[in-house]
Amino acid sequence: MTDQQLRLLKGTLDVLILKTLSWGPAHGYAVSRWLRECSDNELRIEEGALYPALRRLEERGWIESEWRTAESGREARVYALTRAGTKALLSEVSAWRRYMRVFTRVLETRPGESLA
Amino acid sequence: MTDQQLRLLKGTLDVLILKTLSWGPAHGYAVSRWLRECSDNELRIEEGALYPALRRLEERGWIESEWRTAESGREARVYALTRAGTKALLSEVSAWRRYMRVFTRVLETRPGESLA
DNA sequence: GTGTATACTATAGAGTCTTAGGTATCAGCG
DNA sequence: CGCTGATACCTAAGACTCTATAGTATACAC
Repeated sequence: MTDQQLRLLKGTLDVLILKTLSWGPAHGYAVSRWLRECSDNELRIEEGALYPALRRLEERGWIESEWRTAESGREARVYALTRAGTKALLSEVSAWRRYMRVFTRVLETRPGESLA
Repeated sequence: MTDQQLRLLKGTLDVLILKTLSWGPAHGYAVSRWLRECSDNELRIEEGALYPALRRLEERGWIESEWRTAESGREARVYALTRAGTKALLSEVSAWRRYMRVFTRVLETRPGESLA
């Protein structure tokens, strides 16, 4: 019941989507739902952020989409990672780790360790 | 010689500044320099981001400023953390840790662990 | 047939960054 | 003395990504 939801940190959504799609093709709504579940309800992906992000990633050639009709008869645009997207995911993840490392270092540095 | 500089992640600058000022009062330029050094040259704080951020933090009452003349004769606006700022720093840092934890969890989850 | 979940689209607005310009002081150097 | 580089600050345009909100439409349960 952790319903205190985190705001998305600007710029992080793209990697999260790529990561989700690395499990296999999915449509937008499913990506959003998976991210919410995977984060224990802490991350809420607004649709106004999700769909533009998907289009953005497609423009970059990292994902590609196709309209499909589910067995239920519903239509949905299914996204899949491209080869370029797979590569991008790897480098994005490592960039994130690097940023978090630097960020954490600054937050943990004690005075005198580096300050003049 | 790690000159590959990281872009600032939008929203992270405020905490970084608060943290820097928790070592004691400093002027803007010094804050920027300290962050660069503390991050081993990986973080470059653009002035166009720095000064607006300082004003923003002051408007929120987290820091306060005063014009001072250094022994060199140069003038500089020196910023100091307020009591509210000290509290804000603590809660911001823990919010960041929380975000990083969630973010990392998503990036490390393997398929089947949570996906339907 | 009403509501809930699914599935996508679009727009207005806010907030934070990058880029790029500007001012001014001070120290060192030729 | 003028030049350069480091210090110190300010501002504006523009891009980008998010939130908030509203609208469309189908499927299914009650």
